[in-house]
Amino acid sequence: MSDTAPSDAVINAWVRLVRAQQGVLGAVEADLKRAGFPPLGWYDVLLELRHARDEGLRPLEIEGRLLLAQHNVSRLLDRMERAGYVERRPCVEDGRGQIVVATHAGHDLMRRMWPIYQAAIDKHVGAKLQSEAQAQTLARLLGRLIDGD
Amino acid sequence: MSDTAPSDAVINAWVRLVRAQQGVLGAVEADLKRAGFPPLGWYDVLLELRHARDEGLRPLEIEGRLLLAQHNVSRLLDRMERAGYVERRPCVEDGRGQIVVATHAGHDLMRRMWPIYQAAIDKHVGAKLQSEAQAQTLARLLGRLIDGD
DNA sequence: TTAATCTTGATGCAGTTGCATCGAATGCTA
DNA sequence: TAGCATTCGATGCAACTGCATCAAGATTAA
Repeated sequence: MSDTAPSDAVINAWVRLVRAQQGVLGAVEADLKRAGFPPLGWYDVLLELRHARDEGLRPLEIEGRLLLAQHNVSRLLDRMERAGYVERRPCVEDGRGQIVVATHAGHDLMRRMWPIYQAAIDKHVGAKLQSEAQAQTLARLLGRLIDGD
Repeated sequence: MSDTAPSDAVINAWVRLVRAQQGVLGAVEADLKRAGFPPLGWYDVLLELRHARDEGLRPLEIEGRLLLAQHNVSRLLDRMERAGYVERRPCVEDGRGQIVVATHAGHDLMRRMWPIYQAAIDKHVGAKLQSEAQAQTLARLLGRLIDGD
């Protein structure tokens, strides 16, 4: 909470962070859409659900892991359920809540998306870095920006 | 356009790029909103207009510099014009086009936003990096992701 | 137990974005 | 110069997001 003015390097990092993400994410999403797949957010949800295995996840947990607003999770699940990729089950421990699990079609979608997704990451991130070391350094520095607030 | 699978480091850089930007941008936007200011996009437009000085900019140029879709620029300018921050003038060289210039209120808004914006960048980016060198390295690596394709 | 409070998830409404299309003006080709 | 294709910016419509609010269930305290 300092009143310190950020240095030029910091401002530059900020500007490029926004631009780089905007460009790369846009390009990856475009590749997925071009291949006829739903947005990346759907993949993210399915991936979290796969990590949870059979137990499924509460919407609240999805919210926390993907940093989404509550009402957005609710509606994202609506769409995914309508498309047949997830299923909402009543939660026995908490009558207010529910358990979300991926359907077979959901797992299948994830499996079919991955090759395209993977290729897009390689094309729009991997190919633009010059070495493994650069990727590691970038990941490490970005990691510093993520936690703590 | 290789079929190479991205390395773990590349995938990690990708994931963190998305998360870091999401978190940092959200935090900066929240700081601005809390202070009663419009979204960052408005500042971006005004900043581009200031660089253009008196000549103003064509919507097409704004589109290119900010990587926005044409229809989004059109509507963003609608809102900013309605709020009195920009003005659209007919373009003498091209009857289809127009020239966008910032009004006095627009310049003033930018001036008033900068202290808050600056503090937010420092708080959410600068304070999380450990040195000037880290900021420079991060900016350089992010720069690699921006151009060329 | 009962009442007050908090948590979980859904929903109405307004604002914003994406997509397709349109009208107007320009530039190109003949 | 006439006709056709292209470019510039606007707009109708559907989808998505943010915000406020709500209902139902859980938790706490008297």
